[in-house]
Amino acid sequence: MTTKVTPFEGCCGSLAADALGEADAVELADALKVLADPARLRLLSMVASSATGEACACDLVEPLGRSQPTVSHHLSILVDAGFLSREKRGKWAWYRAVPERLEMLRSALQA
Amino acid sequence: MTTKVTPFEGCCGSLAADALGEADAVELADALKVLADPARLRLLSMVASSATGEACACDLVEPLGRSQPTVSHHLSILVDAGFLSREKRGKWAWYRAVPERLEMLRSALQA
DNA sequence: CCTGAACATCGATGTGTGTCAATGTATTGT
DNA sequence: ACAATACATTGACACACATCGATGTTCAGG
Repeated sequence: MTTKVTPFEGCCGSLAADALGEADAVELADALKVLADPARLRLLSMVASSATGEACACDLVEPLGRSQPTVSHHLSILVDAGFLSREKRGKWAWYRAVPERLEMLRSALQA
Repeated sequence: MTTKVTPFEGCCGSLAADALGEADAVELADALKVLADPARLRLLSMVASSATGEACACDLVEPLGRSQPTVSHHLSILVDAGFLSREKRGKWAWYRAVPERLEMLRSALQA
């Protein structure tokens, strides 16, 4: 039985509680790497701050100021990391934020 | 040499409140990049979890499993970004965590 | 002084990644 | 069927960065 839920402990001061092992550190670092990019931060922010709770990729390209392939690339990374969910409707791709994922990260950064 | 310390708004849901501008996104991303590395996460964790609240660099090299120059390099990055403070005592360098800095980051990641 | 220790800096290197143009794929409309 | 749109994938490239060995710098002891 592989416990595939909860990538890292979802509760209580991980950083200062005990010294992180290399494996846990790599895991946390990988999650942080996903957000450590201006384009992805803005995309996540745009989706999360949208009034309807979702956003179409077609409405994200121009305000981000980057090419369509680049936007698609970053959105895929955010989806793969669990920060966004994607739903294909017709020829459009709609994205929603996954707040629990962000909360997981925040709790892992607790001092 | 070009490393600049970064103050961003210390309060209230930045990510979902409004769409991040490019400048704010770069600033936040730069802070996240500092933590998005296993070696730096472990160093910060070791210092933060130390019983005395501080740690000597000489005690961090071996448990991290990386060379002395590499450890020194990462510690400098953490200090420059404000996550650690350094105090030179004799020939030793002592590091303390700066919890407020981590809290700033966590609040910026609020959904 | 001189030596050894602790730490920082330098130079080099391999790897990772953000970006775009070009192309591919799926879906809608005529 | 054909054309156009929305999005994903590929290939290529420039740049950033984590790492180490070698070297420089500062400090304590003898």
